[in-house]
Amino acid sequence: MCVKRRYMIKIGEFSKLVQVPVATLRYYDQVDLLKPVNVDRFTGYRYYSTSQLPRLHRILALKGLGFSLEQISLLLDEDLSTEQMRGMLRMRHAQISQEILAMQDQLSEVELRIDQIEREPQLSNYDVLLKRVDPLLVAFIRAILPDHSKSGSLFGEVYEAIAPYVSKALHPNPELGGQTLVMWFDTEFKETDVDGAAAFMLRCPIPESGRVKVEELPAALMASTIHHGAYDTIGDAHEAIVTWIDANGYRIVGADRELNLHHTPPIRRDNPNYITEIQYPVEK
Amino acid sequence: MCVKRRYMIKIGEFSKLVQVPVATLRYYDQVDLLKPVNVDRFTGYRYYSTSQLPRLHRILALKGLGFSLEQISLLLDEDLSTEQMRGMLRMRHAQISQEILAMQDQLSEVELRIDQIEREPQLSNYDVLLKRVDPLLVAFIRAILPDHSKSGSLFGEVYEAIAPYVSKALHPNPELGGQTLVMWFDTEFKETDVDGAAAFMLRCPIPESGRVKVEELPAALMASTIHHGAYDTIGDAHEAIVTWIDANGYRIVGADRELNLHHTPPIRRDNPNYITEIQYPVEK
DNA sequence: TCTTGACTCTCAAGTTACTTGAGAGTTTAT
DNA sequence: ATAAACTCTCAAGTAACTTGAGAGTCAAGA
Repeated sequence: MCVKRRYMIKIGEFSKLVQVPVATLRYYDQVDLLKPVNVDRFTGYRYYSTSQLPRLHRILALKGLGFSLEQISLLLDEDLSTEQMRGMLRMRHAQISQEILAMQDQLSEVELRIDQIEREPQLSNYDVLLKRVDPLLVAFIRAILPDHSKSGSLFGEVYEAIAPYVSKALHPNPELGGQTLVMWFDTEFKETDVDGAAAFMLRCPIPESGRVKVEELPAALMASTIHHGAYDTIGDAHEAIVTWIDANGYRIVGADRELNLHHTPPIRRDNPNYITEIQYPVEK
Repeated sequence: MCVKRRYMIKIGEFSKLVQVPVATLRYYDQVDLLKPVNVDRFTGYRYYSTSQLPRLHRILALKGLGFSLEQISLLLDEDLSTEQMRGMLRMRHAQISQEILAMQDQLSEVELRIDQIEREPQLSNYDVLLKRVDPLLVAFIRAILPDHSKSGSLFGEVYEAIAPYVSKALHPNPELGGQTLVMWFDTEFKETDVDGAAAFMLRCPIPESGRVKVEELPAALMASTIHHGAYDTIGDAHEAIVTWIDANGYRIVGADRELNLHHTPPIRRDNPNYITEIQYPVEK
């Protein structure tokens, strides 16, 4: 039994040989990725052989390509066809390409933020992010308004139309100001005669009546930001989000929305603690 | 107590509002990243408010830039200066750039492997990888040899010179063939009159004698591969490693080494189970 | 008032590829 | 014989969640 040992490599020496930490070799043993050729039955000492070097080298190479240990186990133990190997490599290739693109997007977002800070240290208080929003059933009136601040005047009329269905169809917030939003349809910026709509979110369909229409807004990818402040400063938020959309290579593909988020306790639109979420539907 | 509740948002609704899973919100609570404004003392129910949306939005935005939750905690709670914020962003910028470069390297390695498979489905049996090797003390003879296969003839002479110090200076492997290597100094490929050296690794310095020199080879970055087979086919391994070095944008910056790895039991160089590690010092 | 279904709570464990540490046993050199 | 160096087996920690079990809570309809 001792004769055999002389030719075996103990874990420490093997570790130096391959520049892999001892603990890692033990871990590879544990997960059956690389078992020592021999384990002393009494002391538990692991003994390796040079004949295991090609396998370990392959493990390290595949790890360098970014495969997980589980994938590597498959690649080594199933001893698969050239076809399958190529398949794995192609998958990995696609995956890495994806990740690089994601990283590059992230990089340009970071650059945008740095630019913003350098240019105007104060102003950049808006965090824009992408989100996927669910379809949304709404009752609304669309009209040409003298200017943006007048959207509130439509809500009364919409509310009258849905009043009979409030308990069924409206979200269960007792206060007005809970589940309303405004939409703007103009594709370019206008100060006057703006094309907008005031809407209530619904939980189930109700009949239309007069100017009040009912529609399901489809799911969409939205660039979104939160405006915290009185409504008359909301232009800043729009500016920030449009800048972001532009700088990140997206384009606007529909009407934007202003969601009046409900409050605790309910407050009016000109309160400096008013909170609005602004969403622009976008595509790359 | 009930009055207050009416205006609060339960976790499920908040989750829908911001498109973040409930479990994640609970996790953010746990790690003090975003605590609900109110927790029912008796039921433990979490209640959120719209006033927390700006903070959560900022969290998600910073996460999108790749910051860790710990960093985000700092960024939000320390409410740091513009200067510090810029510093963080610059760091992150550098980090992402690094990662992109690493990914691109990985990508070209994967591409190299795919190419190899497409061109010659059989041959690509060598896994090349980079490793940093430690400084190495050796006793060696350097000479012009008629061809590569004659390097073995020098070992006898080296061994004679170090024989008196075997027990102190040599690694404790009783067999020859344990700790020897060959180096090749020619910078271009030659068939005949090759400039090579045969070396023994030492654990401590010994005096030089005659043609036998003693030197410490410095630490270096090596492209390395394992050759498993008789010595006369070692050319394949050299070819594979040189191709790899070329394809990955490195260049060779010194003499390459062939390490004769010790065997269990000891075998001769023409045995098909002979194992050799080949190393080329490289730089980008 | 009761029931039912949807919602919420608190643990605990699993994920990846290791790393670190404690406490105990083994080998090797002097 | 002894001390230094080496090895062993657990167990726990890492990041940012996700999943599941088992139990309690809430809101709406009968």
